[in-house]
Amino acid sequence: MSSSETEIEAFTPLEGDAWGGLLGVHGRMMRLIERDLAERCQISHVEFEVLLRLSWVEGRRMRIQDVAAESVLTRSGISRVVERLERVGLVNRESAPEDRRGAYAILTDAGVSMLRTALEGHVALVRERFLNQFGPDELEQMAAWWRRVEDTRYDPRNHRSEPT
Amino acid sequence: MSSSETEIEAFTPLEGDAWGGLLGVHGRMMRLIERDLAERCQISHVEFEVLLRLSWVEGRRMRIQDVAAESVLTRSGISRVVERLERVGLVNRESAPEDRRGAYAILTDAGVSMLRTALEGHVALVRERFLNQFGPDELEQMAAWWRRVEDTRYDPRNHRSEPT
DNA sequence: GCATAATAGGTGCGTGAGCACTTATCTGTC
DNA sequence: GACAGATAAGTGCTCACGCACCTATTATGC
Repeated sequence: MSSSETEIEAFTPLEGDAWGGLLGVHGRMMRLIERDLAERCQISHVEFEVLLRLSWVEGRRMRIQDVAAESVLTRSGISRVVERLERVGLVNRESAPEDRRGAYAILTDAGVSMLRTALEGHVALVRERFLNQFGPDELEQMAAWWRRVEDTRYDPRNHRSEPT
Repeated sequence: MSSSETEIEAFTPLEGDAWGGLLGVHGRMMRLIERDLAERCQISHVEFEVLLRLSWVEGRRMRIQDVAAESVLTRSGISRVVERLERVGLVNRESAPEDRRGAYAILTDAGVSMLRTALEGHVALVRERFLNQFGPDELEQMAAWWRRVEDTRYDPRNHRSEPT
């Protein structure tokens, strides 16, 4: 019997269901969302997210770096996303007067109305396939869990040394 | 005041925290995981996942289409992933005798040992940054939630028609 | 004030993945 | 048994994105 028959260390079944389940749900939801946004609005999820974040802030304008910091993409990626959005007229770029290295991405009126259309179906989709499966107390519980994970920055004390 | 100043429909704060939190946690975890696997094993997360799934089944072999069905990638994508894994000797491809259109991806011994190395650090990472934030009962609760979402296939009854 | 370092944004290149299509094979109908 | 249609895998093309690097500007040390 070759060494390849040896058991491989892995997650416990419980861990696998919790972690693997998150990966699975995220993957399926993203497929649905990407397809929906592409069909209805010809935009990708990251593009949608940039529009959304711009809509949240005063003046509907953000420094490129701030957009990148809040996004899953790198600055390079965001630079191209903003370029694509500018090309179809959903955002404008404007050089920052207080720091001439920088630039703002600014949501246009066309961007706002596109975002409104996108959000309508998007919110319905996410509710139907995800949020509506949970009650308000469960959603609160879930949000609290994510905050707990988010607050976990690297801490050596989380490393348990092998007992001697 | 232009129409762009109108309020935009969106998730409730509670929904935003639950859904946005999931996206955020997934994004941060994936960044950590991709970096870790790339540094320690020079493989991507999807490659790792294919190796892992192969290790779970009898004979450590799967039809390409079955790998694709369980993965987040399309058949086309999986075809290339298997090709890359074959090129570095972690899997073999073998034509299926019972259906000569098909092919098996088979985990090699080198693949098993690579997977063992990859898993060691990977499990530690996911535990430290995610799983360890939850107790066993909480993990069970989370797994049940994912099952609930998974069981939700498209059902017209979930569509609430606008009240007239 | 000037030289050096740091930073914001953008770009060339390489890679990974989806879509549409091709090829080989299997299945079903007559 | 032959032929139409379905299916498994793979491929050409295109595009999105990260990395490393570039340029312009700002901050810092002396």
